Amino acid sequence: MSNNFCSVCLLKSKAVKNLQNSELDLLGESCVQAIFEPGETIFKQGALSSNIIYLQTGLVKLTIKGPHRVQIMRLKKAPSYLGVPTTMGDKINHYSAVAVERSSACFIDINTFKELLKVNPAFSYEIMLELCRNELEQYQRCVKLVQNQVYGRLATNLLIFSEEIYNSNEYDLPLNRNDLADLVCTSRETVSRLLADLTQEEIIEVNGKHIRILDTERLQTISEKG
Amino acid sequence: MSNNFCSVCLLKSKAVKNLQNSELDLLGESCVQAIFEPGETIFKQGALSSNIIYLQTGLVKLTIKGPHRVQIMRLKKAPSYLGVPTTMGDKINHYSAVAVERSSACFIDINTFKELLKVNPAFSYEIMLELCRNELEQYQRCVKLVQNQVYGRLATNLLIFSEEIYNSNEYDLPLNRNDLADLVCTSRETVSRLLADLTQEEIIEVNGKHIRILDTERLQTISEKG
DNA sequence: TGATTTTTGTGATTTATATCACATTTTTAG
DNA sequence: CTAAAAATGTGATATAAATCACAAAAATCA
Repeated sequence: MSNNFCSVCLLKSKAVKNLQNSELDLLGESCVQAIFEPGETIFKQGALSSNIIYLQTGLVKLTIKGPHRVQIMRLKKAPSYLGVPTTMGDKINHYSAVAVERSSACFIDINTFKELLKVNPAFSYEIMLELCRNELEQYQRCVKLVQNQVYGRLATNLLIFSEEIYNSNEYDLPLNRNDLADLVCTSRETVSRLLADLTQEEIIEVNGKHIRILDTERLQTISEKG
Repeated sequence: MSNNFCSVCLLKSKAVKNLQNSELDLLGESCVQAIFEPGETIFKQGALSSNIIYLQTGLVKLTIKGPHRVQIMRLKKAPSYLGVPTTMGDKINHYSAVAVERSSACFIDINTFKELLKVNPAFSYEIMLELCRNELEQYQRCVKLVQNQVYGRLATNLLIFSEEIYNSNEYDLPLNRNDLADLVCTSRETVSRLLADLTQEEIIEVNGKHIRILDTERLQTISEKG
């Protein structure tokens, strides 16, 4: 499952597109690709990390153990880098990454990664931009989480699936009600009840894991107002 | 209030210590220093930003408008960079920075900053590390905010003042009860009540804005358990 | 110094949502 | 195909904390 051909990879990140051929060869030498099935852990909170992960395809959840329960901090869709803050920092994963859909990921040795940051400012700049985007998104997400009530948070996440992940107003949820509750930061029972409410209001249609959004506008209002 | 002498500045950031003399001169040319009194805004959410801010001394709050109220995302103590994610990204501030104590800040032109990132990998690396630290801290903060109840969150913040900001178990709060509520994400009334509770339990002593922590251990337990 | 504004404290009431308990449905495994 | 396990739905109850209302204290100002 090793892959020494980053130069011919069709799923290069925006950052990697800035690399020279010699740099791509360097990357290829210390880059291993792996496939993860839904539910499989890519890396685990508390474990040591010496790799940066480039998620080529798929969808993962980033989970973090809170004082009372596990929380899904966010979903990350490919293409994206995972574990940069951890691996550049104190090397101990501060959160876990678990595949939610079948995913393909490249493990890049941290020393190679650092070398590339050093020799190629354009590469480095792109990585930095991704970190910046993450920080701002995280602030937004946190404020909504704290200030909106559950109804609004659920609406927000249903919209994220529709607009950011599946680009369709109809999709199959890749999570069960328990995971959905962890994502929305509430209880499984409340998710059930509120999905029923949204159905009753004819804002969505639910059939097991299949969701169809009937009234995007009203869902957006709920998402914003709380 | 201009300052062209970054080379002789005694409050250089860890990142800036990596700069060569010529690079320091470049920095000095596009760097302006300013003093902010408590309550004064350093930059404002929604406004355009073309500067990176290096907080030399002082303490600021980063606030963000939520769907229902203003939230204090975090306090930032000098030395620290502010506005990197914003200014590197879409240029519109996603949050405001307001001085909480008398603060001194250097405004660095974004183009100069980018130039330095490009020519000096060690500088760039330090900035990247700060972004990484921010991201991890932010995850932690968010989880606690969502999962702990108010009592625990208040305890956490009282400990942050003691351990991270003032390095003393006795200090004057730089915020009024309203701001403290915004920081803890609750209402002013609840802050009052819970401070009274902590006093009654002889865990802290409160005298207006003056706080003395009597039982750090118990406060820590409350901070962790909820 | 006294008057006005701001900040803070505290009781009463309301409410969103967690928790508990159990029934029903769906999925998995033998 | 049947049995066991897991996931889901729904009612009843409990509770943390918001909100409202107002009094008291502190800070600011003229």
